[in-house]
Amino acid sequence: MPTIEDVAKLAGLSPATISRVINNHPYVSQEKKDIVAKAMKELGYVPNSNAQRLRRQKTETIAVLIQRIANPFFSQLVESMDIIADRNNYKLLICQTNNDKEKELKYLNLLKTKQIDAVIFASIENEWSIVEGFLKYGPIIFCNDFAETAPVPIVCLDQYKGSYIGTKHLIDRGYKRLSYCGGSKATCLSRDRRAGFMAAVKEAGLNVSDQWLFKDALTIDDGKQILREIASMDNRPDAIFTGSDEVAAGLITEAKRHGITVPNDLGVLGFDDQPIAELVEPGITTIHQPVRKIGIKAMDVMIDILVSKKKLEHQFIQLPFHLVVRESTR
Amino acid sequence: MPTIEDVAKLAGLSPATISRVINNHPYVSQEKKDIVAKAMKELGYVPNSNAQRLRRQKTETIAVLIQRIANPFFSQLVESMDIIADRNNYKLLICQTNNDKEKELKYLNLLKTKQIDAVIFASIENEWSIVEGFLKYGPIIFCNDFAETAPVPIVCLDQYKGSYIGTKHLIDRGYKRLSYCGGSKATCLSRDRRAGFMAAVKEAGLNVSDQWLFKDALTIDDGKQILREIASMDNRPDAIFTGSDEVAAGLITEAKRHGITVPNDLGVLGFDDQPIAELVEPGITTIHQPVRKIGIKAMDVMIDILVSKKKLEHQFIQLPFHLVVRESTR
DNA sequence: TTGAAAGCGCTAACAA
DNA sequence: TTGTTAGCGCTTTCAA
Repeated sequence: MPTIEDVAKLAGLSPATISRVINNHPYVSQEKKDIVAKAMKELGYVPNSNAQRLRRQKTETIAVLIQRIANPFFSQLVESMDIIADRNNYKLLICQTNNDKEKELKYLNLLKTKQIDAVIFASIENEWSIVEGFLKYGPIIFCNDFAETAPVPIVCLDQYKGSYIGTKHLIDRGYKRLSYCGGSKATCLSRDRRAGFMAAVKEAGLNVSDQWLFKDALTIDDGKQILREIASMDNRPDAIFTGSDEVAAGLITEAKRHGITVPNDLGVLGFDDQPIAELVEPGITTIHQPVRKIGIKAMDVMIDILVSKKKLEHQFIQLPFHLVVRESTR
Repeated sequence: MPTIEDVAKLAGLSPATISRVINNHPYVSQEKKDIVAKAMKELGYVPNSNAQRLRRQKTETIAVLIQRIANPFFSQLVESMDIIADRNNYKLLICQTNNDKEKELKYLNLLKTKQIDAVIFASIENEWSIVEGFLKYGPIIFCNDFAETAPVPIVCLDQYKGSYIGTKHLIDRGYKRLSYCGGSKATCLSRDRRAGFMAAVKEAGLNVSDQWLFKDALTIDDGKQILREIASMDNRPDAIFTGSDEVAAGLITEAKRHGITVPNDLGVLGFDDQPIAELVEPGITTIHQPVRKIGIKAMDVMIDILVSKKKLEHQFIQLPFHLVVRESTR
């Protein structure tokens, strides 16, 4: 592998001048530029990134922390982020935490070891008090889920309003015995979403049996499982608010096997508006999240921080979202 | 940020000894080990990866080239690879080429610039003759799609057999007017898959109208579009072989709108066996690909190459797959 | 506009 | 078992 020194020798110039050409510094004569370009080409020279990184103390790499890449929400989010990052010559390091606090810390450590310049949390496992300490090694922002007290930019949706609107829809359609599936973690996202549901329920003067509150529902299989539980109840809910279209799809599929008719016996509300929502039958009434927009916005914010070196400050950027009515609710 | 030198000073030892402790070298007394550990902890020291990489000429990072992470096939593949990589202390750099030759080359260049140690192609855009030149910068293997003549390990499925089995199934169920959707690229995967289809068709003495051959079908929307084309034909096929469950799902959904009954008016065969296959109605008869197994196997092969520094050689590792019969075929 | 030289933080050959 | 030292390949200050 040729080094900058080899190029310098071949060009009859100093390494410094070669470096200037590589980095587009001003004050290099066109003549030398040409000579250098020729020499680089002849040798097939490419700068060694690790040497550059060591010297510059920058990696041009941003880590994105997510739960699982196979979750369509995250894969779409990451895809949109990648487009913006790439356009600005940043690379994305996709970090799957799998709901594991240790793994999250391991990834955060990349900031310390200078393997990444910054971190975007799209899901978070540890308490902010633990994450906080990493702020001195590089910028951190949130996107989607977040830690409320963090003094950093947060790009998200108004989960409270979202689930309020969805729940209100169920109530308006005459459902009275509402069930709720949420995540397991005590994150802001889960909390707000649940609060929105509860607010709408309370406002309508409805009662929610504890039996109808489900936790840890994320996948298609979780949805199926929940339906089986519902089927075995004496006191069944007549509608269910889920945290994702996958769960809703699982519920709908399994409902058919149990002779439960959606939307009449059971109204089902999804979340996300994934492609799957319009493929199952009945189509899933769901709360549309502008996934890609969140990804793009978050990456824009991060690039801006990195480029303009501006200080982090607490800031809430909330994007709008809306209800998509299909056939899984009356 | 403390450096190895700071630790050395605090511990009253040389940087070399600190380095030995970091890297678990033999011939360090337990006593010194303890002193060093204490000093590192006190300073909150972490080795600078870029310095290590520059010195060692290794990054412990493997690039995986895929089309799009939002494609469930690829996101599952990547997820399974990541588990194995992580277990061996390798990081994965996910590179979305978006079917763009230039982007692929850009990512390959990371090999030259020492930002990655190796490359796994899960989809390929450029000719092997172009990629070949990068072999001298690090190991390259294929997984899923591949370049046949490449003298490197290839982990894949027998696409020919797969589509043959699927097509045979359609024929056995009495379908006689078969349509085919394939990818657009002239890759080995596309070619073999098509050849398997053609072989089964020919064997059965059936005729395939050119009108029934579709290209570039990848997404749900592509499936819908194709169904619309079929609906407008005078001479309709009675079954269709698709390249993915997404396309199949699009076809099925759109068929309902056009009063075409699946599986009676039109048999639909998917590919992959994604979760979606059992959620749509009718469920999709499909060719199951052991995605995760491919990912795990490919990563095992790569890690082995990297660890044992063995030379690359042409080797075909084919994994089995099978037909899953649901309701989209008679 | 160019060059000399120091040093980013680490590892490993060699010496002790 | 430990230390000294020479780089890995690059950028940047300072001087010319």
